[in-house]
Amino acid sequence: MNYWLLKTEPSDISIDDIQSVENGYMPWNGIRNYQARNLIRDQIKKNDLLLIYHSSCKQVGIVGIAKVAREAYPDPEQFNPESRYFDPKSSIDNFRWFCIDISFVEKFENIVPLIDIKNASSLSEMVLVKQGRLSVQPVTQNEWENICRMSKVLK
DNA sequence: GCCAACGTTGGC
DNA sequence: GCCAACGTTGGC
Repeated sequence: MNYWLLKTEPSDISIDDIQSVENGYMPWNGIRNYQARNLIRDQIKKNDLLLIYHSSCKQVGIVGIAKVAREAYPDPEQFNPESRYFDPKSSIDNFRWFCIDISFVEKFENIVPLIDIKNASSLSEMVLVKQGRLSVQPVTQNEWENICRMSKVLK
């Protein structure tokens, strides 16, 4: 089993939205970056664990855990002209983009702020720190354990 | 295939 | 709102 990090803008989808979704899973679509696409298509497997990261908001950082409920399948939004994720260059028999389904696992009692991650020497190799703009990223087991530990430190 | 122009992400 | 970093587009 592997670990990953997913970025989301909480004004769009937050950890609370993931927690309260009705049928127990939600599609994670709108990934429109080839590096991220290749990860979800080729490497992300059912039951892999996901750190959920809130970006572009007041408190940026890691807020909880989700898991993969369904492996990569064609993102239906790319075919929908009404969608913000519509891709006019995609057709049913020649498409580009994939999505996965995720389900809620846990909301951290304390957010793990980006600044703390940047300041933690054990996390200096995290993709989150080294490469700014990637919405789906691999996380090592060691990084995973450190993040989970940091989430339990009382503020 | 190069690369300039442009667009997007995302922290601050 | 600024701007650095990076991805994409398109002319040549």
